[in-house]
Amino acid sequence: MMSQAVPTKRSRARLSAADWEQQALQMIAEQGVHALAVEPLARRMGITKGSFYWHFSNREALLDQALAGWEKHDARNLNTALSAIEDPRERLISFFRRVGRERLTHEVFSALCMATDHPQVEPVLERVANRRMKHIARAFEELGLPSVEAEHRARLTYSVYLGFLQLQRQHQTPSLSSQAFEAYIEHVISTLIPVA
Amino acid sequence: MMSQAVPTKRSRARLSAADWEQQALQMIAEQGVHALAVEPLARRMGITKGSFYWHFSNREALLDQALAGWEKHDARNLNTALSAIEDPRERLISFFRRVGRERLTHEVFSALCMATDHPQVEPVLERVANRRMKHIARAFEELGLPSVEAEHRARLTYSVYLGFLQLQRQHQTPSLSSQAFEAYIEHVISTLIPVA
DNA sequence: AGGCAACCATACGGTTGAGTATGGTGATCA
DNA sequence: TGATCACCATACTCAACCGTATGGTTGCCT
Repeated sequence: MMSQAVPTKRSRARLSAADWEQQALQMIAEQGVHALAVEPLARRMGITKGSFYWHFSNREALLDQALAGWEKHDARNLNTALSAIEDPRERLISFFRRVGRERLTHEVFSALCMATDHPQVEPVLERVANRRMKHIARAFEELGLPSVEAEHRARLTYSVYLGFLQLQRQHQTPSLSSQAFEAYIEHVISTLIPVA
Repeated sequence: MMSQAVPTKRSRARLSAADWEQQALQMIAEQGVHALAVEPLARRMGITKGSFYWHFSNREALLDQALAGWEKHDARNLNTALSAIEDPRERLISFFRRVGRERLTHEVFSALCMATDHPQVEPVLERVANRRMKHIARAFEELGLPSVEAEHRARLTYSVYLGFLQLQRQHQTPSLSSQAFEAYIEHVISTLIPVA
């Protein structure tokens, strides 16, 4: 299980657990959590499910690993990309503009939001939301808002983000990198971010 | 089909198409759109699916009727409850406070938001969102915002609402009618609604 | 060379739900 | 009274998917 063995000169492409995880995230991004089924996944990878059950004990274990991998990636993103920006105002602006880049990660998140009722998904979303809101709240504090206000504004800001994703799923958002999108973003920034 | 016949003195409680629709919405509210299956629904109503297929041609038809009924109810709500308030500021505030009342209708909407990928659900959500945002935009115009600004602010406001629902699904929102909730609502109002 | 472990296929059983076919039952009305 | 319509039950077929059992193949290691 979980073979980390480096393939030396394999003739046939054998799959590692990491490959399964990657494909699983791909399927989640494309068709949602409920579509992550063992047999379709195996078909997609060109093998049968007999092999799947060698790598994982069941579907639940696969989903757990995929979710854990995604969450780790997301947390790392938060601590590198965003903490790198020193100006809190720029940091918040970059938070909004990040929609669109990091496509796969983002699409996975959007898919997870549509599966909050799933017992394995819910705790992940909870942790992620708390991490993100904490970061946002800190930025608002650095901008001079008192602690309680900053927390409220962070929740509000994160809600805007979540709502934007929802509208995006409904194809009701101006296409990213269009002029209308830029105008909207400007409005959001000027409304939510206090001038220094 | 679609019998509207008034039961005169039936000994056995026979079901009308409206009953099916009501129970369907109940199931959607409780367990989501995907859980609206024919056999579980029939079990819930104490009969077998043999009867279901007398009232409806298939599952799709049931979902269509339930969605249409819900959408109609929602549109009526918008035109009565909200248009009744003349002060645009109070109208917007009431928009936020309405979360929590109209429980079933609200829970159905939340469930629908988790099924945007469904081809029958998506157009409904699109129409509902447009109707609502139009109302909100009008209120902002009445408050003095120029047309384009009002539309942006309406989109922003509706996003906040959608995001709030998402957080509610994740059990990450202070319980309605608590003190923390009131404080948050106050913050949202003072941030989004311009002072007259 | 032979043996073990990693990886994969085949085949099976069980569950859930969609949709169909067909027959049963009660109320109503000619 | 008996025919008929409205409503419901029984009993299937079909498909998708989960999970298990079991045996086959490949490659590395001694």
